[in-house]
Amino acid sequence: MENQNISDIIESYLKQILAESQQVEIRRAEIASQFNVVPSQINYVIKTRFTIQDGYVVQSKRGGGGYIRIEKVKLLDNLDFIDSLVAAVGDQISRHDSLSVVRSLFEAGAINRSEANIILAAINKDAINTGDRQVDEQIRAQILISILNHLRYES
Amino acid sequence: MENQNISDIIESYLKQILAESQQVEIRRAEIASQFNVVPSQINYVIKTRFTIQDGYVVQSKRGGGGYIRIEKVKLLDNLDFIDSLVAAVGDQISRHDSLSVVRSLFEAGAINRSEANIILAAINKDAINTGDRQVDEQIRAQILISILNHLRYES
DNA sequence: ATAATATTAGTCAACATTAGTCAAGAACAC
DNA sequence: GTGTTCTTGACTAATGTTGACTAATATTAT
Repeated sequence: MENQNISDIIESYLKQILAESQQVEIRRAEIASQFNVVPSQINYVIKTRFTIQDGYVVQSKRGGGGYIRIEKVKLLDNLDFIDSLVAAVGDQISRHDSLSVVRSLFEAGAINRSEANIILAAINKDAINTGDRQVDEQIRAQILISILNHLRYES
Repeated sequence: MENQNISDIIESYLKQILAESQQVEIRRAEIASQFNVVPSQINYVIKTRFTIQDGYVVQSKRGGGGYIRIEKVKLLDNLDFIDSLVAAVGDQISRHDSLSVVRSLFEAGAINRSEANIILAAINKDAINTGDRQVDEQIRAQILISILNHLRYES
């Protein structure tokens, strides 16, 4: 309690609002000024304390009228399962192995058949083909992880 | 909630009319004056928020009695709907424009909400981020086209 | 008819206003 | 001392706003 750094204090401030509201929308510069820190510190706080694993989804817009919006989402009860698939995907994944991941999701009931087919269309050879096999495997991994993270919560 | 920019406000105004009417016809200078902006801002709003990917067709006429007419088009009436989206995607596509494509698919009934969200997860910034923007836009285009082709034969 | 003028909308580039990234250094925990 | 976390700011990117200039069309004068 005593030795809270400024990031912790900003985190508490935002979570206090989120305790009463489903979401909070801020202007980055305004909050930074309010707590007397540089604007990019707000990004740091969000990146380290409002992740999808914590149950938050963050959206933002630049330019005039820009904002950062943090939304509290309802996490599903398949988190351990998703974690294990994220670990299995890793930094890169072959096409063959990625099929297993999609099949696991389908068999677990996390996605239905047509959702599975869309994911397969997104990661097949037509979709990802840079000419460098390793790059392709990295991109495929990132896409799968992004989708897996999406499947963590109710939307 | 708080600080909407004027472009968003003008967009809302026009879409409110379009919610009750198939089309809206305006005089550029009149709307600009009504919202206290320069006339060219109306062009900006239309160019960024009423594209064909969004499901709108815009016609205009200059000179005396000139107008800008925005018409909401029913995409499903067009049998070449998927073809037109494939053409709109092209060799590369920005994240912003790709959102419009997915929204069009949803509004046309080609995909449901959870399918749309999966596609968005597959093409967002976390998923596709090689460090080279042009490469990212090319990959995003290939993924979208792969999905569009899948949807073509699915339905 | 034709030319001149008036009345609209379109384009484009400069500038303004936001947020994001990244890497260096400081502070902290062990 | 070493490794992690926090803090900072320079640089980048996305989006919005403005106005000078251009283009198209209609109206009026000859």
